[in-house]
Amino acid sequence: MTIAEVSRQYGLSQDTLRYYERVGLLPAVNRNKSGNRDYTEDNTRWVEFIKCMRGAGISVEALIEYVAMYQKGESTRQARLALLKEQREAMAARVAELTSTLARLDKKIAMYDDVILPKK
Amino acid sequence: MTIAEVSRQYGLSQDTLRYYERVGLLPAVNRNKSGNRDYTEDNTRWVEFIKCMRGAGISVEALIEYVAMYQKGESTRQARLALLKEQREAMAARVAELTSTLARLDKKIAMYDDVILPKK
DNA sequence: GCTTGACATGGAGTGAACTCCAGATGATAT
DNA sequence: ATATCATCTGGAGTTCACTCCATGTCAAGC
Repeated sequence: MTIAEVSRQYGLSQDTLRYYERVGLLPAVNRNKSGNRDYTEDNTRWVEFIKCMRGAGISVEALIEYVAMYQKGESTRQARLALLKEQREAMAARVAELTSTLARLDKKIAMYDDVILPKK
Repeated sequence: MTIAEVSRQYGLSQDTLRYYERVGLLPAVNRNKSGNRDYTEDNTRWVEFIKCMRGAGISVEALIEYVAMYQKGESTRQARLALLKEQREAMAARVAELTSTLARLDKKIAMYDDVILPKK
């Protein structure tokens, strides 16, 4: 798959795909004989995974660390799992925060008025 | 209340409080005779509200607009409500996205393994 | 052989949201 | 009076995560 195809398929710009690869957020992608990227299915699975995790707010830095550990193999399994659990907790906390603020906002909207009422 | 007290109470730095006020994200705060900020209860309610909304990811820009409309009075009620509803929808979408990614992450963790399995 | 188009690289630029800093001022403690 | 402290202002600096750009290469069509 070319970078244009991957870009279209996953909704990430070519620049972003190259950037992700450059900083180590995606494992290195194969090149064809003219030096252009040729994404394998394995590559695109990473793209999809990274896109999903970034979409949920996991930092580029954390994902770089995850990818780096993944590439070191089995010896990093525990550390990778720990990283995932940590991120999972942050994500759960975020969901809780958003959910509670959403409820507050719904209440505010239902009252069709502002939290801070003009004191007349 | 002094800026130091507000900062402590709401967990926002003094710089952030001044920044918020400067860009119009908080209505102007009263000053005492020596020119220092003296937050009223009304002021701190705004601080709390803004902190909460920012915490849920509503942009500074959108909140500035909301505050500006609020200060224009009743004539902006409809527009303010529309803004809130719009933000509510974005927030709900975000909760859905996070919830689904959280489920995926939980599954991944439960498998104690990676989505992309080494092909052996 | 030449143009066209996709892709490459390295590096600079961008936008959002703070965060930090220098220099000034006023109130308070010694 | 002097030193200390909190606060003030305007403006510059920082971080994150891209995004854009200039320049160069390669393969294919005319």
